[in-house]
Amino acid sequence: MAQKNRLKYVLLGLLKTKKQTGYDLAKSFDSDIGEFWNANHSQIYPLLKRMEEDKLIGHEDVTVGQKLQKKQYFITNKGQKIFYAWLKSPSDLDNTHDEFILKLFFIDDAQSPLLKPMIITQQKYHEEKLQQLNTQFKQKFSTQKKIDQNFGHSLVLRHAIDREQGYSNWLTEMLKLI
Amino acid sequence: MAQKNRLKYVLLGLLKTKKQTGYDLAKSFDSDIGEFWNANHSQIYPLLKRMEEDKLIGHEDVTVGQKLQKKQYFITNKGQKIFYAWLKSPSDLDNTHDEFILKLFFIDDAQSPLLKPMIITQQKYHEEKLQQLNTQFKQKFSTQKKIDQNFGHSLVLRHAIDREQGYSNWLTEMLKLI
DNA sequence: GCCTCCATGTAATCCGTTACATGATTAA
DNA sequence: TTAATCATGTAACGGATTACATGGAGGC
Repeated sequence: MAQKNRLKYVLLGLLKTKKQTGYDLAKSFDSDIGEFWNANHSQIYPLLKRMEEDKLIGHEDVTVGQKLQKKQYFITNKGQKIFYAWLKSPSDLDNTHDEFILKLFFIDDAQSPLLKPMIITQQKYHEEKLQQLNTQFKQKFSTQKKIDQNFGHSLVLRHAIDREQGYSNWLTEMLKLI
Repeated sequence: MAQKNRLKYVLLGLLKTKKQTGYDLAKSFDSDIGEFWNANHSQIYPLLKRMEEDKLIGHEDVTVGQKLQKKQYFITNKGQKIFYAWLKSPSDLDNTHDEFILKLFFIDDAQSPLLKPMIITQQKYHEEKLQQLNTQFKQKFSTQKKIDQNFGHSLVLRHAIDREQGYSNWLTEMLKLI
């Protein structure tokens, strides 16, 4: 055994809402869920095949135009079951792999000339991100109804915004310290 | 090519301070740096060997007791060079893999009975973590001198505390919402 | 006709985890 | 003497990234 294969549950979660092709699923990671999870099509297609062998999902072939065959995947009862079992199971937390933090750890000297430029670069990045997330929230959750119907998604996006804000504040504090 | 191999830089960073065995390096991840990076000895030993082939590090054999041979690794000039080059290079940020957040994303309904127990479990975890980090900070950085001599480390630990505090606050807010 | 996007796959490679395996030293 | 810790390795496997590869649909 090795690793977790949480991607399996992500795909089941996405298929829970509507049937989709592998291509559609892959696209979800470019927007939406991409904020906190990622996967490429080269990982998704083989996994879908294995999941179908395990009867967690099924597919129907759909013909588009003259020749193009696409596979509409859907979740099975068994798939639903293991998805909800996962939801209820305890969550373990990977440690974050933030390269900036890692570098910072190795700067022993408060007077190091490396510090300031590092912080400023990072700050720029996180401020852009923050703006982008705020825009996203306004677009996706413009009404209370939209929030109520995608409650978890809204909470998660709110969390991402909080996190970025916290990160920004911390960087600002650091600049004052040096 | 695949992936980043940042572990290489972590090991160089640790060896920059003092020469150490693979065993010592592996132990660093249990305390100290373990807060935001991890590695097992089974990954470390082969990597050290490769790094030595690349002349980033060297080692001297030390005999302990009658028979035990251990390898004291040290960083070379070349190793120092590529370490500082890495420090100065732009940092890219992996997206966090937080399983709780992932699950939350899939809870569409604000009235779902799953929500409350999930949040409470998570809250317990993060509050423990917060306490633990606070204790750690007090132990490691009891004087200003200690902070000044391990400035980056203190900033990073401060950040971890902020992050946990933010997470806790967010969870508390969520409980009010449901 | 051409470019963009849709759509599906495989191969190579590396990273990271778990498990297997062995033996020495040291302190209770 | 025995248990915990020090010390070093390999093997198997699964996850994730990058690159290679192919072809159809639809709009301009």
